[in-house]
Amino acid sequence: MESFSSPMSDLKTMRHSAAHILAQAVVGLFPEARLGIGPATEDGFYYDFELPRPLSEDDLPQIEERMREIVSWNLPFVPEEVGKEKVKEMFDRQPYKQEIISELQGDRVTVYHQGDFYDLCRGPHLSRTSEIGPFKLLRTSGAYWRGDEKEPMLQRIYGTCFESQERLDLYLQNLAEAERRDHRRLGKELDLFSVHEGLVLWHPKGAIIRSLIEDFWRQEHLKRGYQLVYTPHILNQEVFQKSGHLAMYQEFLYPPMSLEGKEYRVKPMNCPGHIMIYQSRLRSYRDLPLRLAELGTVYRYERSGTLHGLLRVRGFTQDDAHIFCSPDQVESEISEAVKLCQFMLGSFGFEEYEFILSTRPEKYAGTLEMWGRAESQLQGALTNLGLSAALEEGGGVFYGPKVDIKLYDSLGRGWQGPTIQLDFNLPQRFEVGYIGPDGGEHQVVMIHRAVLGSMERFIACLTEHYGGAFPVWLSPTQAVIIPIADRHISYARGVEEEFKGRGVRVEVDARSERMNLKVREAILQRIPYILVVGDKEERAGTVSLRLRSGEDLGSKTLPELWQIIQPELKPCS
RNA sequence: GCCCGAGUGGCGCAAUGGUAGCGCAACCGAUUUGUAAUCGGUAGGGUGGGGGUUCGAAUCCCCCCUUGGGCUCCA
Repeated sequence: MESFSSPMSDLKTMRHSAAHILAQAVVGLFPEARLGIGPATEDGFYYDFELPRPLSEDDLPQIEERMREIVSWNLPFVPEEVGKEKVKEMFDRQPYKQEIISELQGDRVTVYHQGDFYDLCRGPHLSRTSEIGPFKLLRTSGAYWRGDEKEPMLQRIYGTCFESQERLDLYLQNLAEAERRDHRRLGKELDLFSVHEGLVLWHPKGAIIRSLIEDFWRQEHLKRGYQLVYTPHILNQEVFQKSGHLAMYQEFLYPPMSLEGKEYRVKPMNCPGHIMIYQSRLRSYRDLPLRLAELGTVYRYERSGTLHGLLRVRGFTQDDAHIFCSPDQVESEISEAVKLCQFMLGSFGFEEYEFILSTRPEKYAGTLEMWGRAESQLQGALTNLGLSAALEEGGGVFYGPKVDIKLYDSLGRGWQGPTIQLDFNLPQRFEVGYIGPDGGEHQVVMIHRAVLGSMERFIACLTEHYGGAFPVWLSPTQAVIIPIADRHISYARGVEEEFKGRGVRVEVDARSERMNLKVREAILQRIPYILVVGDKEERAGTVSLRLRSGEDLGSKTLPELWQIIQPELKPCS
C-alpha cells in the first residue's frame, strides 16, 4: 500500500484521481464508452477506452472542459466495499472490467465513485474532485488492452496534473525544451545524419563525431588488452543456423541471398564471426582470457512502428567485444568490463546512470547451476566495485544473465546502452573450448559486452545530453574565424593556418556577409570558439574571442588562445 | 505489425472544392560592415505514389509508401 504522507504519493494519488475524472468526462461525452484501466504514471496519468469513433487531439479541449466542470461540482470520492457478484452486475456493460474482476482474489472488491461515475479501484483517492491540481490532457494514442498485441486496441488519453500551476507550466516548458534537444531535430539542424527506413546516413559532421568516438574507443580497448578484429557483413547462413539466431530471431533477419546454391545472410550479431576467429586454431588456457573487439555493424529488421531516429534503427554498429575465458576468470573480467563502462560513460559526460541486473527468464539455455553461479558472479563483481544494481527478475536473455545500463533521451525515456552478458548457449553450440593445464579440453565461458551500446544510440543520447553543444574535442568545427571585412581575410587565413597546424578543426567564414550574421550562425551551430578579427586584432596580432554560450572573453593573443583551447582538445578523463 | 495523426519547392509553414503562396536557404547584384538575421532582384514545386468522385481535387473517397505519438509503468 502506498503511504499517504509523502508528497510524491500525494501527487500520484491526485493523478490517479485525475484519471478517474477523465474517465467520467469521457463517459459523459460517450455513454457507450468501455473502460480499460487508468493509472497514474511517472509524470502524469492515462486512461484507456474503447470508443465508437477514433479520438483526435482536437477532442481533448472538449474533454478537458468537461473535466473542469466535474472538478467544479466538488464531488466526493467515495470508496465502497462490494461483494464480487454485486460488482459484476454493476459493471455488466464493461467487458474489460469484468475481466479484471474475475481475476481478483477474495470475494470483496473496492469500488470508488464520484457522483454517478463508478470505477473499480483500489484507491487511494483525493477526498473531493475540487482538490485536484491544475491539469492538462497531452495526447491520444492507441494501446493494446493489457499491452498485448493479440488483444483489442484501445484508445489512450494521456494527461498530467500538478499541485500548482507553476509546476505544470515548468513541466510543459521542459517538454518544449526536450523537443529542442531532440537528436532528430539537432541531427538536421547541425547536419549530422539522416535516417531512411531505419538505415542511417552519416553526414560529414556526424561522421567526424562518430569517428572521434571510435578512435577513442579503440585506443582505450588496446590499452586494456583487447585485440581488434574485423568480420564480414555477410556469412553463409549455416553459421546462423548453428548459432541458433536463425531460429530464434527469424523475424528480425533480412532475407537470404542465394548464389551458387549457397545462402548468405547479413549478420544480425557479431558473435559467430568472433567465434570463428577464436576457433581458427587450437587454444590453450594460456591464451585466455582472449578479448576480441570490433565496431561491428549488424542489421536487424525491426518492426516499422518501433523505429525512432537513431535510437532504434535497422542497421547499427555495436561497440562489441567477446571475452573468451575460463570459469575462474569470469568475475574479474566482468569487473573490468564494468569499470570500462564507467570510464567510457564518464569520458562522455554521463555521470548519473543505473545498473540493472537481469536474471534467468522462463525459457533458458544451460543448467540451473550455471545460471546460479553466473548470476552470483555478476552480482559479486558489482558488489566488489561498491555498486548496487536494480534487479530485474527474469529479465535476462535466454542464453545468460546480464548487467545493463540505460541511457536516457531528452524525454526521459530509457534505452539499453552498455551491456555485459554471459553466454551459455554459443560455447556449447559451437563447442568453443581450450586445452587446460590438465591437457584436457574444457568449454570456454563467453562474455558478450558493449560499453557504449551502439554508435547510433550512443550518439543520439550524447546529442540530447549536450543539446548539440558537444564538448570541444568532439565538436565537428572547433573554432570559426570571422573576418569583419574582406581586407581581414588574409590575416584570418594566417590564424587559421596556425591553429590547423596544431590540430584544431578551424575554418574561416569568408562569405560576403555581415559579421553579425556569421556570429549568429556560429552560435546556432554550437561552434565552441568564435574568433572575430578586424583592424584592431590585425594590428595587435590578436583575436576577439567569444564562446557559444554568448560569453565574450575579449581580445586574446594567439599564445593566450592556445592556452585556452589546447586543454579542451583531448577527452578529459 | 497494430491504433491515431501528418506528408505541399532543400528546410519551416499557408492555402479545405475554383486551378498553389510566404519566410529561410539557393543563385545574381549591391554593400565591407565591431559581436545573435544588410538590401534588392532571379529561379525553383503542381502538393509522397497510384486509382476514383467532380465541370474542376493539396483539399473528398479507396489502396500503398514514408513519417510522428503510443502500444512497459498492472482495478
